Amino acid sequence: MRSRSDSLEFALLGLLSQGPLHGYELRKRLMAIFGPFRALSFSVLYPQLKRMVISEVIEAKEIGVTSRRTRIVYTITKKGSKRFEELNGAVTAEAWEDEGFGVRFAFFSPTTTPNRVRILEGRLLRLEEKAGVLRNELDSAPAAIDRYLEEWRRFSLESLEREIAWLKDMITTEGKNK
Amino acid sequence: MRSRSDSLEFALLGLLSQGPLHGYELRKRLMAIFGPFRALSFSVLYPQLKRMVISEVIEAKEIGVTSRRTRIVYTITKKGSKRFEELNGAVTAEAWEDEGFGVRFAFFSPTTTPNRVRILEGRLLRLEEKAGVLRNELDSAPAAIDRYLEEWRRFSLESLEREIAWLKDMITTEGKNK
DNA sequence: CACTTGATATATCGAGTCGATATATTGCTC
DNA sequence: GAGCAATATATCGACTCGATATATCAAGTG
Repeated sequence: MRSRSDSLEFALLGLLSQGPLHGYELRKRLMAIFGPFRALSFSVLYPQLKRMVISEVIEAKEIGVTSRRTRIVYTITKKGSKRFEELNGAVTAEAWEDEGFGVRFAFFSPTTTPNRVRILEGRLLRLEEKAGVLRNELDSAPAAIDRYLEEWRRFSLESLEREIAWLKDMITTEGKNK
Repeated sequence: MRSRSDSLEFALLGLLSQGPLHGYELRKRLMAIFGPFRALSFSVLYPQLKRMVISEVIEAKEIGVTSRRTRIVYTITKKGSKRFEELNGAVTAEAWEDEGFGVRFAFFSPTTTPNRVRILEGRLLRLEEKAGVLRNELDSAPAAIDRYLEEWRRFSLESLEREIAWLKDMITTEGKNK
């Protein structure tokens, strides 16, 4: 469950499904997807691409564009397309944890309504679990806890509840589209 | 700027300021502070304690409680207390990034109003920066962007704006306490 | 035109992190 | 008295992070 590297693989397969790209360009697009919430350095990207070449989900081809630094262009293989389909279908924890969810959301369009709903419901459950823990802590430790920490928890719980409400909305909307 | 290990060191110094504790107990208390938003494994905690023993901010003493597995009890040193004061005073990025902020908040009581305000304002600026990036992306990429990704960004921006409002409230409250 | 700055492009290093697992003791329950 | 959860410290391998190295090209500046 290396959730971070799993969600990166998912995003890379998703991008390469639309056509071959080289590392630097992949990074630009990934950072556009991640937004200001997640960094992506080359020391994470390049080893990941190497791993994916080894597991044969992508292929690397060095291209010497005239009078330009050599590029290594990556192409998705048949095995890779199958893997992407698999990941879309068999939804695991990676898809609803903080790191993976944003990425999954970015590739919601190419998948199906049942898959979208499965992911949304997975996250919903996960967040309700977290909210439960917070509610428990707020209820059971009345005076023992620090005033500021309590305030932070109250705010965190409220944030969770807002995301939960938003997820429920999204699920309802998906239901209508079916 | 190893923000993760920095915030862990801060929390450990904060806990040990209140009295000596052993590793397992430190972990329990840290997990109570972190809540459901951050995990803490022993493979992170024990090496961190070792590093802190080497830098002489804490001292380790093995205690053989009768008929109990050996415990290693950690005590804060003078150098450690000084370091904790220093960290409280000289507020750096670590204090307002996602990982550090919750921890700082948990140790708001032992510090001063000016320090609290400095941290709150640091986070405020950081979040406004993130919100700016999101607003930019939402404004400048109207049709090019995926519908779902856009929805996710809209929700993220709204969440940021709510935390910004909450921070402003907290700063105002601190101002009144002065 | 030489000069700097910034974007393009790939790559690696060392320190730190993560999840899993090892090992051993104690207390509780059945 | 066997099984199981909690207590307690520790390490492994794979992965992540921030910094840095190296090199090319375009655009602007004096």
